[in-house]
Amino acid sequence: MARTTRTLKAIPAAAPPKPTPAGATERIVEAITSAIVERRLMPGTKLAEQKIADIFSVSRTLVRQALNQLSRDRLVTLAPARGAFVAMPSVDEARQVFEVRAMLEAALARQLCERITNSQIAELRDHLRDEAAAIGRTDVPGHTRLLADFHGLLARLLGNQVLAQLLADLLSRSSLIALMYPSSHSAEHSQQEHVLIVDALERRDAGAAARLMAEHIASVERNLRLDPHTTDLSAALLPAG
Amino acid sequence: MARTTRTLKAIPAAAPPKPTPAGATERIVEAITSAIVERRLMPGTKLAEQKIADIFSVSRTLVRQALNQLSRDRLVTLAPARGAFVAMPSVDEARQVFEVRAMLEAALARQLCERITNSQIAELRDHLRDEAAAIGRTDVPGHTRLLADFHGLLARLLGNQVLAQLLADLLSRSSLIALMYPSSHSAEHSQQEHVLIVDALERRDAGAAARLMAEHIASVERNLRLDPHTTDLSAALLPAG
DNA sequence: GTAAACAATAGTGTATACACTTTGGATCAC
DNA sequence: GTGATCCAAAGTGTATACACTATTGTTTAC
Repeated sequence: MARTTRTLKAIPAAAPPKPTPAGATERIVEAITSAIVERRLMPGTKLAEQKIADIFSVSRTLVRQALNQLSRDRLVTLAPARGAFVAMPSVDEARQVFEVRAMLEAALARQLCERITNSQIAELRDHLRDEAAAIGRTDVPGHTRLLADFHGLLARLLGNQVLAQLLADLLSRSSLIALMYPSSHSAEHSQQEHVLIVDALERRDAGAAARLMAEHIASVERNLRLDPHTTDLSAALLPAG
Repeated sequence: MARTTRTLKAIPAAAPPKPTPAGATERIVEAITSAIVERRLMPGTKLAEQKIADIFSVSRTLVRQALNQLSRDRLVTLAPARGAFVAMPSVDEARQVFEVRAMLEAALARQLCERITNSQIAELRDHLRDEAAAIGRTDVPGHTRLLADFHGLLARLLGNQVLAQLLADLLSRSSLIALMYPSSHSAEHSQQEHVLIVDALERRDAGAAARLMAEHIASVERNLRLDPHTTDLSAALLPAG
């Protein structure tokens, strides 16, 4: 009986447990992502395929794959027939990313209250300690990374990989946004809000945890300078009009 | 002064306003997505690159791009050196997708109460009418699509494209899940729940809208047969153990 | 001297070629 | 007859080649 072609062999449910010896494409994605998040590549920078290919000693084929992935993460924008550029998120996009984060993470905090274990709370306390330490020694790239990772850690603690992956994407986009629109939000302030959130989680106070999280994210957004970066050259070069 | 290469020319903020005359790659992505959602391709089906390339009269290059995009949407899984297959979401993944949807869409319903206009409510009423009509004439593919599109419509009404895009991905994954784990949830029941949600939105009752949405999604998930599809052959062939 | 048209260069978009891995079957040993 | 080994076919992974588009610098007309 003729049937549709199907496999009987087991199909790997997810990516194999490879820590980092990943394929060449992933290595390039990682490198560019890190470079963007760590401010070594500024928004608007052109990412020429051949140059990147030379750097990694691979062909343009793999570079194109990497750039395609990055464009789906919205870290680079592809301009047809013109090339790839480090993305320049608009003010609207920035607001929308933070709005979604507020929704998602408030719900995350609420859910977490019902499931979190004491050892997970200890894990969070450890993280808070690391944050404070990095801030204390004025390690700027370090504390920036740790403050963002706090949110990723919360997502992982819920045990929902789909959520964790989704939020990870939003966090890297947030990093790019923070890079374009400098923040007046002090690291100390953010860190203290993190402490308050963990306190609420420890009390299993779902309402407070959700509210504090929403306020924290709104606070981060409020402190972004969301105005420059006009795409209109004449407006930029003739400020007085 | 030597500086990093940057472009001064305006970079398109988003994709140009091309309705559907899109590139060949997007056409392939669309075709495969539709085929999966419309049950013309069953989970586990092998997607051989050359065969697809022949069908669309393009080279494997474009097919690979399309398959890579689809794998990021989790609609296909890539097995290294073995090829691409229509994804078979696990029970865990299914639960996680619905959990995220419940979080995100409950928050969406709550937010929507504060911003929705009367003309948008009319738009929703029109959609509900279409749903009821499709169910009335037992148009199964039609009402399946419309019931899913209700959720996408809500996201678009909020005016947050980031959220809309995110939710669109979750919705196509949900379609694939519903395809693997047959539902005992009647279309009429779902449609009535949609009506209740719109009623709450019209009353601007944020609490009720959020609660009804969360219950609706939980109800859809509860009615999925989330147990078969064991990857363990011996367990499958020797049910009594 | 200014501005438009043109040409050369650089870079992207797609196809094709080739190496290597996987897979199913046939052969051979026992 | 059963098992393992080897071989061939198919298919994926990467690199390279070529066509075409965009951009920049130059030339030419006025």
